[in-house]
Amino acid sequence: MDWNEERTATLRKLWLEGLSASQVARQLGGVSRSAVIGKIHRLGITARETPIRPRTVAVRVSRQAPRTRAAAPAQARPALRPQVAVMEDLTPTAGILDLSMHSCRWPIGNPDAGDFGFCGRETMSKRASYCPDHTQGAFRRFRSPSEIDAWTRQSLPQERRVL
DNA sequence: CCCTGATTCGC
DNA sequence: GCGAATCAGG
Repeated sequence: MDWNEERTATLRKLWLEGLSASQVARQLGGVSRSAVIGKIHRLGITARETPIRPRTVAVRVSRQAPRTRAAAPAQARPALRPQVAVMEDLTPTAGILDLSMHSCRWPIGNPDAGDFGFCGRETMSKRASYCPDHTQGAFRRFRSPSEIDAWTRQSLPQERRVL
């Protein structure tokens, strides 16, 4: 796989649109995330107008004395949020009648709130239940709702994010 | 463990 | 120029 003009243009476009290096690599196919990062550096387009998140500057701060913290009352356990609430931060693109044989069936929204639907994006194969992004989360073990929340917010391309 | 971009360096 | 390996983070 070489960086011909077409692939380079696609890379430039997707990267400047704000997709992450791994998302660009998946989109292009045949290249790794490292290859994409290497290329964007050589092209000198490393900075984007709409970064996924603000530049974080790595500042090594010497370790301070460990914070001592009074033990929290054992009873103060926050209730876990139900998963339907956790997944509300994306807009569904498909209702149940819109689903085709290769639509992502990842549920989005809350049935009781009337905004329930499905991701609806293309699956890779006809029989797959989810699009590539949601496949990653569907078969992963999550330890807590906040983990699902974090994954939901960062795993999908920016333009579909509502928050 | 999932992920992010940055850097290095043998090819 | 290329990108795997590594680093340094979230």
